[in-house]
Amino acid sequence: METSRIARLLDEMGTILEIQGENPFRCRAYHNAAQALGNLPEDLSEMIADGSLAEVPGIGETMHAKIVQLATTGRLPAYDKLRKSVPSGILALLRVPGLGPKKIKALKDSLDVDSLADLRAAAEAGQIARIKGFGAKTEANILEGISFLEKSGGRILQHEALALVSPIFELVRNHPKVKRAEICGSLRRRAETIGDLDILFSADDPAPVLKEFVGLPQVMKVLGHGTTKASVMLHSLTRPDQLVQCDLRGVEDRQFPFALHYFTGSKAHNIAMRKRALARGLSLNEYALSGEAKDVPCETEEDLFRALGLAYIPPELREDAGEFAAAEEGALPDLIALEDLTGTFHCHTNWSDGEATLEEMAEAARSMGLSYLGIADHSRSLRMAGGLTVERVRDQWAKIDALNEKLGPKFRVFKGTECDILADGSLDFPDEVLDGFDYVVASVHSRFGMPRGEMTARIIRAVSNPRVTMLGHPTGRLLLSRDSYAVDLDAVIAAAAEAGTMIEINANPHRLDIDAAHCRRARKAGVGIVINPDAHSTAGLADLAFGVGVARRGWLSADDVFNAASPSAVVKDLDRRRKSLP
DNA sequence: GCCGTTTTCGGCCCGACTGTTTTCAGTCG
Repeated sequence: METSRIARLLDEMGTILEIQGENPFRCRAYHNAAQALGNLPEDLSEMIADGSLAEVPGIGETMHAKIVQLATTGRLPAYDKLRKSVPSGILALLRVPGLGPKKIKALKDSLDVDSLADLRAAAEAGQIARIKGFGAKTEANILEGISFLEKSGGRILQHEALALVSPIFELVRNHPKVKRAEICGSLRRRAETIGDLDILFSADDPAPVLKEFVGLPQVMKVLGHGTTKASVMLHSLTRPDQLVQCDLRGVEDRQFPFALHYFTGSKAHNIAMRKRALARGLSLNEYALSGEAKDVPCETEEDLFRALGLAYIPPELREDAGEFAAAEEGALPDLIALEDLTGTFHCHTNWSDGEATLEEMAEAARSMGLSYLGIADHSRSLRMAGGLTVERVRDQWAKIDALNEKLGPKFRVFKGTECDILADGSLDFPDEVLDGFDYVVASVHSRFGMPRGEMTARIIRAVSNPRVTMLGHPTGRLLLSRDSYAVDLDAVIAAAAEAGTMIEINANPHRLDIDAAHCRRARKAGVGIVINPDAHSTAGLADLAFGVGVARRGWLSADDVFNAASPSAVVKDLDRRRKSLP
């Protein structure tokens, strides 16, 4: 059994034990072991073979035995027994915001609630408010939480979609009969969340490729299987109760550009394209651009756009949100690419809640070809995340100075902080401490429930503070799991423009905050954008790619992004900001 | 269940916030 699946299984065991009221530390041991498996330095089977798995922190004797058993036999009786001990619908209840293991246990014990449907019925009947420890407010929150789940239901995040589709895509692309292949759909457009997975390929005879596809081990269910298309369900990698649809379509190679465009979408963009073709006496479908007499030949998508009088429209812009007018006038932006980034900011280390050392983070950034890295561990109020005291901040500065000395002139580590924005909009460090940083990310981590007016005033006060370089994850949302806090983001953007404070695109695939639409607005308002990974490990730096996706969907070119400027320009700008402080 | 050792037990990240209570449990990060 593959490592990620073992990790998921152990995690699930921990969760079930929580619901059963087990010793919380025993539950955590399962979650920790799952986490440890997700961050193994080497291949699991190798680590089992050479005994190094037993040395991994968080994996003791018992976990080691369970992991080995799962890895070698694919089964674990203890898991099967646990799984049988709770109704299958009960794990889904954990996704309701505000419901944890204890409340779920109480609901199960007193009302026999073991599914979302039961929960809703009980809440609507007013039964929940009568349980000891619950009340009217909790009942209302549960109903609200369920409706949020339904909005976000069935979709998955980009990184998970990629993890699911990539191995399948590689198999298809490298298949000897396949000529061209591409991932299509919302993933190609780099949408925030992904509904299903689409792979397109061309071949003289698609049937054998489709046959192999439906026989893949990760396929849980075959929905349909014909000669040009097959649909299957795959297990989500993170939610055992969720299935993800994956479609594979095969066309003849001459049809490929049309099919590629068609299956990439969006729907609104496709409708506009077809209208455009009709206006030119042509007709467009997924197989061809046809005239009355004959088809218009196209080798690539570029040809297709050209045939309709358009510059090539990158997939990220295909939303029928102004891209046609711009493509017609040759006014499409030269979109930023990952390679344009010269460095990045807002990265955590093991000084607060990150996993890697300062040096490991710097080394990882350097090996990605970046020229600088901004450290930003948490500030003192965020004790739960290991927020740094003033004393530790000064210690870290000394370590960063020494590290810069060691790394030499070609790479620079910036001293920064992810400084909490306190409830009144003031910052979590006094000015004399803030003055010692090269830059300051200001973020909200508390009092999410504030009324919109207060929250907006709070954040505006922070972005208007001359010591704040950039605003971190401006809305606090977690995709598919937590809504943004109530805030007037346009007012914040206006205030940031006024103060010359930058706004971050938080590239963590759970956040993507700010979103593409506000990116466009921020750019229009003249606000500098900075793409930050909010990395808590060296691997987290790779999330920058998702941030670039947001920037591209937000019509940004390299010129609009602070950390796509030359390293010397970045240093100069940070110096200028510090020297102009009152 | 893990881990370190004051070496086979006893602590395990921990404080703010919310909604429920009337002093605190549960959730979140």
